[in-house]
Amino acid sequence: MRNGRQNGTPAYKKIQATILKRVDSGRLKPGDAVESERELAKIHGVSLMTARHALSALEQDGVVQRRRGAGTFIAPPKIHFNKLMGFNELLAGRNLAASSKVLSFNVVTNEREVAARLALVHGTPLNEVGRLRLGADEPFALETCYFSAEQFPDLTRTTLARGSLFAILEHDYGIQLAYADEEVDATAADAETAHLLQVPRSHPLLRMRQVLYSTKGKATVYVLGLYRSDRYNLLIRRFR
Amino acid sequence: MRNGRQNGTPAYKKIQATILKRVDSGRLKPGDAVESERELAKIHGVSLMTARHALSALEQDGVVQRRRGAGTFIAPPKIHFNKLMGFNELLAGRNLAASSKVLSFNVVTNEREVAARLALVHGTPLNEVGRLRLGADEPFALETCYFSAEQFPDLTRTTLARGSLFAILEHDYGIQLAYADEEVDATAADAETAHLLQVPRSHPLLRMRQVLYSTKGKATVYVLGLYRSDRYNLLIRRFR
DNA sequence: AAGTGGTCTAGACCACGGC
DNA sequence: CCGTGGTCTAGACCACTTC
Repeated sequence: MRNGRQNGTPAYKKIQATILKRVDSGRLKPGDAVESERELAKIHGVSLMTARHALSALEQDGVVQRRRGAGTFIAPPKIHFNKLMGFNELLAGRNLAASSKVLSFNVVTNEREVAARLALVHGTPLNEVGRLRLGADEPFALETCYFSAEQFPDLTRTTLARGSLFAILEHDYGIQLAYADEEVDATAADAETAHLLQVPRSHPLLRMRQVLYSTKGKATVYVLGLYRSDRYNLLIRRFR
Repeated sequence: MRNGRQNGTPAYKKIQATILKRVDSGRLKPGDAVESERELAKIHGVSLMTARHALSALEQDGVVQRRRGAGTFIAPPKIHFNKLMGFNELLAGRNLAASSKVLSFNVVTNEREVAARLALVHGTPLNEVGRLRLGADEPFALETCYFSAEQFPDLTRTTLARGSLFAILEHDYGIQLAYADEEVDATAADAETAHLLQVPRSHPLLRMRQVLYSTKGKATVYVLGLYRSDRYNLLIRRFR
């Protein structure tokens, strides 16, 4: 029997698309039943195995839940836990206007610890960018990020002032970030930090050291962040 | 063609078992090739789709990686990030001897915030257990945990002094924990906390509020923890 | 060119759920 | 009971990788 697919899209993906469209448009809500395997097979003129594949894969993606003897139902909305987000994204999620002020932009060669975390030989020139992060014009955090000066030659102070580092990496350099390893502890504000963040000296701050990895698994950026814990806290979901 | 399976185990699971056994025993190492779909089908006397199902499901579980045109290979060992661990487990991973001292054990009815987080009506009696957590006999953390007094009637002070809360919940009450939502920020030690943790007053501490959920999705335990950030820090992996 | 995984067919029987 | 998802067959063609 001939395939019948006009373009290059597999039949099972087309079936998924018809379901996903209804979910996105709100016509299908969590708990609603989806057509059964047999119905989908008949509607789309495919075999049972193909309709089944479409539903099974959607279940793997967390879009639907299948119950033997009962049917296939839209899954509860999936919440993104432990999602790696840039500062702008983060504040956008809280409906706050994010802005940044570049405080410093230097080339450093003597940050042994940072170079090691980025898997670079000691002495490799690194761009060091200090930024004050503001939400609704109130200071939120102080972030210092490091990345190879050679790998990102045109990343200047003005470029960084414009937009988010995440966006610049992804659009200007074609580097997609995949994940970040983070180390979190608490520390006390020193005089300069206290002044910049407008908190009393010795005020407790959340300190986060991040190594951002690209989709190719390469350590790309190191970020040291100090966060006002009255304005920012970390939400994590951990699994057993 | 008849099915041929003697017992209730599906053929595809048997095929998976033969592969998993070799992985566990070390005969198959990461990067090693697994038999192709066609080989597996011939060996086990099943159809191609069944052999394929066995491999596809193993790929979903992260055991193997499949590359079109190349073959199926054992995946690199998966590392458990963001793994929910009790204090004892945590320190065991760092080769430190964990111990605990129960500081208080009360029944409280007036913790509106906690009751809400556990999805209980305000006024429900809660056991409140304060524990000092030690690693190698040095104070690490101060943890106060809350759980329904009615749901865990026999959980006494002495029971808790014996072992880990995780173990007690799982073995004595048959409650498997599935995940925890955590909220992390920084705070300064008050006089009592400073004394117990043996740090100066106003010393920065990592504060973590955890809601532990059972496999049935029920909020079961609430934990408020204060951690000496010189001895303990949080390691997280976040994904894009 | 040979082998691999990716998609697909047109059926089948089974186990389970809800009515 | 009937409809659901779960497993399975014995093939087929395609797209891709490796040699």
